[in-house]
Amino acid sequence: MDRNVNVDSHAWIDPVKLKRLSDIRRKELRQAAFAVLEREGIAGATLEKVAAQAGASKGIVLHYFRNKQELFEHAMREANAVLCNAVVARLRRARTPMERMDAVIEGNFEEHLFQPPLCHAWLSLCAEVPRDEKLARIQKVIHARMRSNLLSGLHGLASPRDADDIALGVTALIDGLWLRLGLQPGSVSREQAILQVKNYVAGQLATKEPVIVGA
Amino acid sequence: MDRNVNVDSHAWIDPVKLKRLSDIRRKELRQAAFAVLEREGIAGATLEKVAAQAGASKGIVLHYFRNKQELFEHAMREANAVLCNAVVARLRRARTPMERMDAVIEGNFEEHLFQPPLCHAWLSLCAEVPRDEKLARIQKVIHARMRSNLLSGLHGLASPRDADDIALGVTALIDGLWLRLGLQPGSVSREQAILQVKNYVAGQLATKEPVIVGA
DNA sequence: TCAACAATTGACCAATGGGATAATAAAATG
DNA sequence: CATTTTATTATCCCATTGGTCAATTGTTGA
Repeated sequence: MDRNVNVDSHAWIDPVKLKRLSDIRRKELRQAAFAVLEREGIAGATLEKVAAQAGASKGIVLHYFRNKQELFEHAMREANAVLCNAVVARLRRARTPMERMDAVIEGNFEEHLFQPPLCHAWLSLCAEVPRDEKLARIQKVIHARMRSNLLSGLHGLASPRDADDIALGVTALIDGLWLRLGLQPGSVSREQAILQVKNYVAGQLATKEPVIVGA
Repeated sequence: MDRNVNVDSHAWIDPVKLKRLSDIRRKELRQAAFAVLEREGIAGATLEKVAAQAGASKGIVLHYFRNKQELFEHAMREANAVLCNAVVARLRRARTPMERMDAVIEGNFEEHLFQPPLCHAWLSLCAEVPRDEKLARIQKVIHARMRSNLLSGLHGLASPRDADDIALGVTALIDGLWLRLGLQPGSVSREQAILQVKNYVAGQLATKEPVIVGA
């Protein structure tokens, strides 16, 4: 199934990451899958369209992925990785708890990511979560990481209990703003979205009982 | 197309609402459609399954609806109406601005509505919005009403500008919490959700500049 | 150069989907 | 009662889909 043979073959495109040709194709294909998802939604996403998008034949798609499900599961992983990297990159440059919060918030609304098409594809995948165990697991991981990122900042700003509440609120608010973007493109700008979440955090921190910072 | 003839025929089941037989069937069918959507998602929702769910033949479905699209558009309208009624009912009993806010909030998380299956169907429909002009319009109306309901309460509590911001935040937060329910059933309870939104409102009202009430 | 192997394609298949149609049953109407 | 509508079903059609398979074409490596 997985071609585990000659793991360390020739250094081709990216010697650092030791990509095998098969890995490259797989990446192309799941990106193509995602692109199709953006245009067609889950109902209209067919193997043939994915193949066309990747400039290949349908056969090749099933050569690299056991079946349609697996393909789109990988597509979701890919999309998540991108989103996640945006956050992590900013998180690395953050020094104070508040900066960590902002990193998460701003990372989630990065200019080139916070776009309707991406949101549409995302929505389609989310809609399948209840019927796809794997998708559910991926989704769970994503959420857990998001939460953990938030808590890393919040623990310096609020009591553990409050931090939990706020983290939930922030994730929900972010998701809701994305949804808004998907349902009515243009109804919410990146800046508006960021402001919304930041205001939320500010409001919560002001309301909840303050903690002895650095305790 | 629409049988506009004998609009006021015999009083059958619901004399008040003047339901014709065709209206009853149509309602049955769009409810069946919604039920299928809950189980199968948009990708798995077929006319045959809808027919089966309604205990009828596939033919009958296309007898009452021009095509699949139209059927699901009506399903969305139906679902929305239910949600909306929950809010409106509570709204009628609200007397103060704050009570109006709570009415909207609590109505959106009513016990028998805030359930994963309903959320799943909802998600599937939302995912199709970008590709279905009609769905988009319905969605727009829904959001507008929600907003208006919120503003009717908020205008007594904050400046118009702030009210707009808060209304956006509340809708996004509500949507986000629903999404959470759909993606991880059980991860957020009705009570938690309500508390989250109320806290948000409280935090915002405390933070933004207060207004001269009744001015 | 030749064998082994990976990549890639195209043809094929059975199943299913949406939708059209015609035939039939059931009412409603005058 | 006869006729005109409406309700409902069964059948057919054709395009599409996910998936399999055998055949072809490089590539690699000894």
